[in-house]
Amino acid sequence: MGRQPCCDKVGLKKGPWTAEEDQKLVSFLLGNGQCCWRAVPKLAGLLRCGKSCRLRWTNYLRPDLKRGLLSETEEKTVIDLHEQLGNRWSKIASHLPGRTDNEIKNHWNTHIKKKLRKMGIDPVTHKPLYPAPPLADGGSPEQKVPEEEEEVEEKSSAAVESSTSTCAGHDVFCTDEVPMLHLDDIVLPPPCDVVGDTAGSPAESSSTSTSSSGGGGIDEEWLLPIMEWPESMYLMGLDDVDMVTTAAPAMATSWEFEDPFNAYQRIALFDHHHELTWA
DNA sequence: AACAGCATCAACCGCGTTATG
DNA sequence: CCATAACGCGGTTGATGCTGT
Repeated sequence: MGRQPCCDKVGLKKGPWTAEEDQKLVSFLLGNGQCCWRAVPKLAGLLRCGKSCRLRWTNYLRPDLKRGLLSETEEKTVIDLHEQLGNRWSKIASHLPGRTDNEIKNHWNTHIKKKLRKMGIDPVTHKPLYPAPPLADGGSPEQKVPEEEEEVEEKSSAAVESSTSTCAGHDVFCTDEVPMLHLDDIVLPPPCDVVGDTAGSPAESSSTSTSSSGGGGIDEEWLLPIMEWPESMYLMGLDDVDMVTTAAPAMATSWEFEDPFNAYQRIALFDHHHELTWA
């Protein structure tokens, strides 16, 4: 007996979320915490299935999420963890505070995979795609990768290089900086751990960044309010309903944007307001 | 300016796992 | 122990935006 797809129920909405739906879901979850997802849509007044609500919240609306491209460090961490864990995206995500499994999975499929292939590395096995040619024909023992291999950005090759030979003259990132955990001790690191270096440079845009670059620019400014959301707020349970309901109207006022994506701006605004109100 | 092809990512689908009666 | 329900995860899809011609 197969299970019925949860969203096939008549009247349930599918597809992109509207700002109004986001608002309802956030208000409800901030006010009541995460209980059983099955009940959430009903209680929050949404015509969605619980699964859809959970996904929307975990991948998009959670106040502790970071947005924007993965930093070089994060990318490197993902590569290393992927080598150890395979496609266990949620496990990988648990090492990168503020990042979701979906986000990492997408980033892997769209960016990292290509990068690795370009560098002649099999993204599945993390081993060289092209076996080293025999020394007999006079070629160099190092692996030779055709054509575009040359144009691989130095930073990328350095990043991957460092996964096998730690810290090979690369001052942007060194595996020593991100201690690898074993499967046995998968524990969420303190939120500030990786967050700090993410405020640096987005992976692809400012490729010239070094460890000393202060150039978060717009991204940094934009992310800051979100990253500073007190963890207690996110973890808030039913005990804190009063606090939330006090602030809820403030949040509601910041929902007036048209673009549904601006939920983040809304949350940032809410956060800002919340700091002012609750300080 | 218009079109086509490509890249990105939010959201969905379905399966495995866990919880509950 | 079994059946069922709910949750969580990973793979995939499709809408949208971007880039090149």
